[in-house]
Amino acid sequence: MEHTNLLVSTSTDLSHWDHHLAIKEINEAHELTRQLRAVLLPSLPAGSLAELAREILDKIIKSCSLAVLMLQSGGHGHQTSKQHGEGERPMLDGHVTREDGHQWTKYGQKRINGAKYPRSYHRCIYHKDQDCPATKTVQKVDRDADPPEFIVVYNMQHRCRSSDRHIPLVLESAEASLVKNQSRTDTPSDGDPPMTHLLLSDEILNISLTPEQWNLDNDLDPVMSFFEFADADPFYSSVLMNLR
DNA sequence: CCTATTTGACCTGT
DNA sequence: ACAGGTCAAATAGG
Repeated sequence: MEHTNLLVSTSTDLSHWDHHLAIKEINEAHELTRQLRAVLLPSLPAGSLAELAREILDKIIKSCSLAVLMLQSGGHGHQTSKQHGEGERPMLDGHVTREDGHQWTKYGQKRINGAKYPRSYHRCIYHKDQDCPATKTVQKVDRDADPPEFIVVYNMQHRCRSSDRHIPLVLESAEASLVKNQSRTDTPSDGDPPMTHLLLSDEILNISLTPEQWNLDNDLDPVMSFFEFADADPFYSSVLMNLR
């Protein structure tokens, strides 16, 4: 899967509000393109025309995806590596950790025992506002893969209503390797819904949600959608089965 | 200023 | 005592 080198122009100087609007608009374009793709392709007779249409539509969708990534990188991207060696370096220039449809703020970072790279702790930006308990940790995997791989652990379900949440916009089909995948459900504590731990790489999260697989009618959290899709998919469901 | 990140200190469970 | 998760003061950057 490509890792994009993003050149973010700081001269455009969009305000926060502009970012939100722009992202919304692009997501709208993405969604419409996706719908067009779903309507158009089956109605075309198989052949080079259908192939061409598919290519063009996929390119449009991919451009939307990149544009959103760029906007988001430009929006909060300013990480310089300090001491402490190789931290994750999520934003500008180089490797970009993929978006998962939510906005997070980082509140900590820890060096983990045997691990080469630190683990960073993030919570939903609506933690205060809507006291949304969702949390995730991100950790680069030890063995350096070329497109670097991260393990993302999602800890609590979102309870927030984020208006401009966007679904992951990744189109590439699934050659990327499964790093590690694990899930379990905890018994609920003090009235919270059962808590789901999902351990998967960013790569997998995105792959699981290709437009074809995304169910238009569900407005579930992307992570939950992953489960829906995974349950129906022979490969992923067998992986999940072993872990349940 | 304001907001987000960094980073050592602090907390908690094993 | 230790590992790992969180807090919060200092810092960075717009």
